[in-house]
Amino acid sequence: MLLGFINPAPRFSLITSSTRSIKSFLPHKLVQFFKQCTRSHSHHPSLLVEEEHIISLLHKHPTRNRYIQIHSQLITSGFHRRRPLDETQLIIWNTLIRVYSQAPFPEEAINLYKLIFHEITPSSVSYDSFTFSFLFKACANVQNPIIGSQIHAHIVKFGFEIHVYVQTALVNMYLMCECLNEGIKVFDEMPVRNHVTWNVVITGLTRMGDINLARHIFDDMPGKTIVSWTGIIDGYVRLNRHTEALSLFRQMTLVEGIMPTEITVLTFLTSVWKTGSFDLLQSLHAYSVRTGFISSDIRVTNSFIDTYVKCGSIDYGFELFQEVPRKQKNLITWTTIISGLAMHGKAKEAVNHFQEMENEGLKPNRVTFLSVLNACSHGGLIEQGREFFEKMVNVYQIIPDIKHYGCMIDMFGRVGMLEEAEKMAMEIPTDIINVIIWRTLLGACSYHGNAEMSERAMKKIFELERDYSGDYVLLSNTFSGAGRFDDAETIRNIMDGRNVLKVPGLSLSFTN
DNA sequence: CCGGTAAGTG
Repeated sequence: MLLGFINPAPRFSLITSSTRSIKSFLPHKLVQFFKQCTRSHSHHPSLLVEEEHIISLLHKHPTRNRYIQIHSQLITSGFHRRRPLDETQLIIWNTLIRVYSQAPFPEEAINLYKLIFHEITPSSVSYDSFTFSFLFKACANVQNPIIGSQIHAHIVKFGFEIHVYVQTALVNMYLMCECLNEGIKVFDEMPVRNHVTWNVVITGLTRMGDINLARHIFDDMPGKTIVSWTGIIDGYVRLNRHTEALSLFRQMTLVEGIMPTEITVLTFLTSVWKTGSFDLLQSLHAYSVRTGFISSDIRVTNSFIDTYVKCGSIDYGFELFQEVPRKQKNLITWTTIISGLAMHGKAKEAVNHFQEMENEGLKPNRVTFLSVLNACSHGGLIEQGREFFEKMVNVYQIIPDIKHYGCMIDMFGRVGMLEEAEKMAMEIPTDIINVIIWRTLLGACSYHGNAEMSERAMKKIFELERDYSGDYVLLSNTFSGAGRFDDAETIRNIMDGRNVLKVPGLSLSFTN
């Protein structure tokens, strides 16, 4: 049976049960349409006009709620039972399927497909290539290749298997569901391909980490587009193969004369900073100003600010930050600069920018708080750090995660406020506590020579992770530093007894 | 009056 294992119950009863309140949201003309629709059981000429109106509404009001409202009205008015389907109705259903196929509930598209189409015999007007393209998108988004392969069977049955758009969507679906063999098989057997088909394969393979096959197909591809180049460059970036990403980028721009888009820039900036290519950063920046990427896409601007900071130039980053008009700065813009200032030791300025951001009416989230707490920690701004932490919890009702705690403990620990640090560590819920916390405290104890607390921290570390050798060494050193050579000796013996290898160069700093 | 592809901005 067709899609038999999908929950067969129409899921819209919840929505239609509050039909009255939904109606009040609907545009006047749409309400009119539904009145006519429910009154007439036959096809009234004016209905067609109104159906076209629905289509225009589907375009004008692209919010998800709007679609759900329209959907529930269609169901309550019996629209889905009208047979045979004509082209206008099909467009309406396809539009709904397209909208549902995107996040956050793509399975709704499949439910709708089942509800509307499953009783229709192939001889009547029913599906078209659009329907199946959207459905494959939905399967890709729910990561369900089982349903996908069932619908694959449907396109064979209903004669869409050699439609380029449908097949491309099918290949994409298989690759996005990590069904490599199925995806490649369909691709190999396609009688007609276009550039999108190739791009789907290249990006699908890079997403799966198969850069060699992706590169092979990329090299074979006729008429590479910017999407192809971006896809393959992204593949290398994901695998941290930045030199190769750089060389492909150069080849693309210098040899092929293909210019990057916003997406290429966003992807590629990672490689720019990992390779420290400051010249390239500056020319990309100039290019992005010239093309308008910087002024039109805040994500690009944010990424440039961040890249400048990570390449060591807080000055350029800050300059760019200031060039962004107030109204365009979003939470990430602010978080980026706060974190950048913190990284460059400008704690006071980071704190000031946090406050400025609040004055702008933006609501900080956990990342913003982490950045500002980090600034306080590095800058020794204990009281402000404490205030921020409390504000986060009490005013913004953000539950601290392990990184926030770690930051606070680091902050207290650095200046020798070990009791405060330990107290905070003890308050961390057991389900999120990790060994890094106690190591941070242990590092602080070691630095400030508190042997008793070291013991307690060690005990916690023993509980959480018995074989981490660095802790033994630190504890041993701490005991030695405190004159407790016997204890230090004991620790060394424990280490020997456990065959613990001392791994040099492990940082105790808070990184994760 | 509907289609298929690229994304680490903190």
